[in-house]
Amino acid sequence: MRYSAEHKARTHNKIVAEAARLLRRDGIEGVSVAGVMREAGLTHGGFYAHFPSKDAMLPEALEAAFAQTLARLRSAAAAHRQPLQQLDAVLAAYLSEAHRDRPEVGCPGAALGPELARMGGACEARFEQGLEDIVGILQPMLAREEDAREVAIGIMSLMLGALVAARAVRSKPLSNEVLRTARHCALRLAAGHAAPRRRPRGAATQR
Amino acid sequence: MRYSAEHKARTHNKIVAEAARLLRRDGIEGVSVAGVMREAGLTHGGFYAHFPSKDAMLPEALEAAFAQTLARLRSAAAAHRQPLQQLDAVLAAYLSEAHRDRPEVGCPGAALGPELARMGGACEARFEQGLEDIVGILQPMLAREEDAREVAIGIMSLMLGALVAARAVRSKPLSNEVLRTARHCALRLAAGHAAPRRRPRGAATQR
DNA sequence: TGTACATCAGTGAACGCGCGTTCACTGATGTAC
DNA sequence: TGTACATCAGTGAACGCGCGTTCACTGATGTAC
Repeated sequence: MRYSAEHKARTHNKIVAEAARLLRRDGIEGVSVAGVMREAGLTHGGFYAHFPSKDAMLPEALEAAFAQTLARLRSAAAAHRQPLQQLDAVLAAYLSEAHRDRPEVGCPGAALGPELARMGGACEARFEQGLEDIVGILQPMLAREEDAREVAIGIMSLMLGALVAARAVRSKPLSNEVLRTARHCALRLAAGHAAPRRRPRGAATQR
Repeated sequence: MRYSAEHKARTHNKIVAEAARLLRRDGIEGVSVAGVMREAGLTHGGFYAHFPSKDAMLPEALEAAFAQTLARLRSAAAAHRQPLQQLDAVLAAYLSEAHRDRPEVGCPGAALGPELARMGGACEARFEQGLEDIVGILQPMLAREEDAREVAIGIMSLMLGALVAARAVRSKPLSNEVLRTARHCALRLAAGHAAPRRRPRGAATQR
């Protein structure tokens, strides 16, 4: 069954894509080589024509997962021109019920967080880079340049923590409250405006 | 080797304590029955005199881990009388370098987060309860009663996300920046004061 | 253009290994007399 | 108080199982002539 280089690349990408999906759904330990290959429509032995080991594949799958999430955040921002509207769009995308309910296609940082930090090596490095990438997306949306990076780091942390927390809360209304509240808090950090009025929803007044 | 009921209880607690430690260090899948028993100074077979299965022990270990963290946060708060000083003490404890560097004795939410959400059942329920407990600690420290719970949820999410992020960042200075920034942001959310002046460090002015 | 050959992605049985769990056994200690 | 017995926490060999990985093999397709 010799195939063209293009066919091999397509198979390779299919394996990586399925791994990226299962990884976020089941965790790093929850993913097996056989499971990934089954999902990709192949048998387990063929895996080693593409990767020297399971561990060697993980960073690639993680890369694909982060790329997917970052692309989504960037496209959410691209729909707007005003920085604080862009920020709110990013928050709405990240802190959405859809994102909470479908971790398998969402942010790997929120789906795998501590596991990645424990892995060390390329996985941890990619996690760190992913967090930096999110900060890099947020930073230009923040008005006060002198502390934009600080606020971006705060908002990124808030997004990450809120999504993890929202996924842990079984009650839908309560979980939604976590998502909504985090979004409000992030906007307040960004706007840097005065004491919280009653329900600062849509508090996206620039400066 | 028949022992008193008190001896059995002590052994039981020792097993749970070691499990709670290894759980946070290595993750749920990273912990083995044999490993826990070895750390407790016993052999693996004896485990089943205390628990019907590994899964049955996990919620108990998680409970112990949360109790340890919550006690530490409460005692940090108890050293102060002013609400915003209490809040800052809790933030300082949670977002400390010591907490970041020793996950095995720290918050299980930050050490295991997404894994717990994936477990379902008693583990997920205990995770949810742990988050509620943290919110319950923070809430009375917040001045404006009408949105204290919302702000507490935001700060809890920020704490959780920042600790996970700080652990993923290998560069010490950068990691410290994440911790410091999250603390500043949390205080700003709590104080609800005006636009960020240059470096709102120690911005704990009440109301 | 047609033919023989080499390639190598993919197959599936087999491997060693660590895991959770079981079980026959041990022996120090609580209890009944 | 002393003695015989029952208990059961703890031991360690053994189990089946799923895992990552290996390997002899297959056969469709690219390449050399």
